Amino acid sequence: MTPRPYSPVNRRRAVDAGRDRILDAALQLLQRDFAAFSLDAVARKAGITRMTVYNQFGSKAGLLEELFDQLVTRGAFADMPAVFAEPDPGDALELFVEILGRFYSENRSVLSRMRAAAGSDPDLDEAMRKRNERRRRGIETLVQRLDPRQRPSVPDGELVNTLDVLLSFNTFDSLAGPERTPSDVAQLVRRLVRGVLGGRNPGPLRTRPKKRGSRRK
Amino acid sequence: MTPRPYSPVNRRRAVDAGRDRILDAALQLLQRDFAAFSLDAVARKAGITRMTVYNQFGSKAGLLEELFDQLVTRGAFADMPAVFAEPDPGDALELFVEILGRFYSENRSVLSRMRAAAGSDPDLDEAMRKRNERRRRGIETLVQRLDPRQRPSVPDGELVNTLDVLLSFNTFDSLAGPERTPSDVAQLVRRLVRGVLGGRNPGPLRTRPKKRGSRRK
DNA sequence: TGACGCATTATACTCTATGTATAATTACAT
DNA sequence: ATGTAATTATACATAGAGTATAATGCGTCA
Repeated sequence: MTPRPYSPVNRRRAVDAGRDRILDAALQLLQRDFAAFSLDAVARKAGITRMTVYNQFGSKAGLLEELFDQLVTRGAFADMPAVFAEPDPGDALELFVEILGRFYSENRSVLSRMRAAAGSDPDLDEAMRKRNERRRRGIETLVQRLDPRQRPSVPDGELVNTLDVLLSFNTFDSLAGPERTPSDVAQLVRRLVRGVLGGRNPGPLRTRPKKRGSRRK
Repeated sequence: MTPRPYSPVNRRRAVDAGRDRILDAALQLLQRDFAAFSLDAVARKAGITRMTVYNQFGSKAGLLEELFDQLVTRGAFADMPAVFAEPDPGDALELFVEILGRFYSENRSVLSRMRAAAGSDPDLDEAMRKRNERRRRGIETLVQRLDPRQRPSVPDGELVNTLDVLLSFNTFDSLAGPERTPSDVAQLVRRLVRGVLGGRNPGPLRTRPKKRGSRRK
């Protein structure tokens, strides 16, 4: 009945190493060719059995979730604290854009594959949604710090939504291309953000507003 | 050797009716519950055999492609000619946003499902990409019509890319929500577009630019 | 009417993939 | 040596896409 003491430290270590090898295998497969990505392929690449993957991660969605979290805890996101330490909200936003841009371009292929996988897996979809919430909350915080008198004439909620779209992986992914480097994209997005923040009810789209008469064609 | 003449008009009619019933069934399944969407389910709902679906559409991707095309030829896109007939390029863009917004919200659930399906189907992915190209070309045309002196200080290529992102289904889908009607979203996107077009190198993001000295922190 | 063209059906496969179940094995801990 | 827990081997179940083939049904045309 009373279980005897058992603290398998080395054991844990070995198991964790195994987890990492699985995550690495998954990462590589997602980077190289998405088509070849399956739990079976991951297991083979990691040199273990498919059953072990289920043991450790429960499901495909579980594996991808943990992989995402691992990507976040390393790399570009390391600089995130600086964003919220930055006293000027404008600068903070600039930095935020920059960090997100770096994160997106560092992990572009993987994120692209994950988005795809989430499309046909409700669990994973929900998980990714939750993680996007974090970004949104970050934006909310930054927006609230903006000087009220300088805020554009949109309700805060809509402002947050708009910024959230502009700072999404989708936007970066669409804007990035062969001849547009990650920093180019970040610059472009910064310009968009400025347009949203600075543009207080810009006029209508008519490009030649006051040329009298002469409705051509 | 010489095939004898054969013009099965009534036959064609019956077959086409069958195709429409399949497309309808697919549409309804995609609208109601995506999880239940499979060629088997479509066939059952249409009252025919799965083999017939393959006969008519070749594959799942083929079915979805034709479904998309059918959505485009009806509904909101009917007003598209007016966009390019509109002499003022600014007004044309406004109208373009409006029509796209209507199309996206009319078919939101279906488009969302299709995007998901395209994620795990390279064929469909390519097909959707091709169809997005059309929108892009439309934007290109409209941008070229803009008065050069009024164009923002960005190269045309980047301007087109940016607009393309803003007018994508993704943007609308992200911005739409429970308390934001389609026309609200269209308005929001129009504002974004204005920001891009009108905003000629807006200043940096700092919100309190000239408060002398006092670089806090 | 009878033969032909062609779409549909019924049936039976093949593949790939996720996920579950279970007993045996292995590695570590005490 | 014995308990603990992860891993493995193996077998199934389920689901979906796609292919193959023979039979059937239905317009079409001579």
